Amino acid sequence: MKESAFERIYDIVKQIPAGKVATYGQVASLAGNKKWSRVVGYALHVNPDPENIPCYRVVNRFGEVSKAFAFGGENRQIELLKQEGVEFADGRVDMKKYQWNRVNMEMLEQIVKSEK
DNA sequence: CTGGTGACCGCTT
DNA sequence: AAAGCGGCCACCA
Repeated sequence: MKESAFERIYDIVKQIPAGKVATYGQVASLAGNKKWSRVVGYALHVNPDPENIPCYRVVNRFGEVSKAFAFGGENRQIELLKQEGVEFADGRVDMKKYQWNRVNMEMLEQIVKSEK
């Protein structure tokens, strides 16, 4: 059972519900290591199943979509998210409201802090 | 075969 | 407090 890092990353991205967005670091952290943020980007770059892998729901920690994404236009991604009810402000998403598992992440952080 | 890079983030000094 | 650098995975030349 040696699932490649990509498999894990894809699994996480697939779990992102509609109307929510996740950050690369978040996905990486959930996948196993926070340093995989880069790997996440590459993983979505190959994006073998764009239909099952909503890469457009993944944004950087600034809440902005990557330029290189452009699988049909940067605005395309923004529009798709808008369709799901995600509010965009100056091309940025309100992470405080739309970041997936944002609260859970904070809780996890608290736990890690406590363990330390 | 080796080196470098990429849709990034976090840690260290 | 701010700035800089490293790091993991997979693919390309």
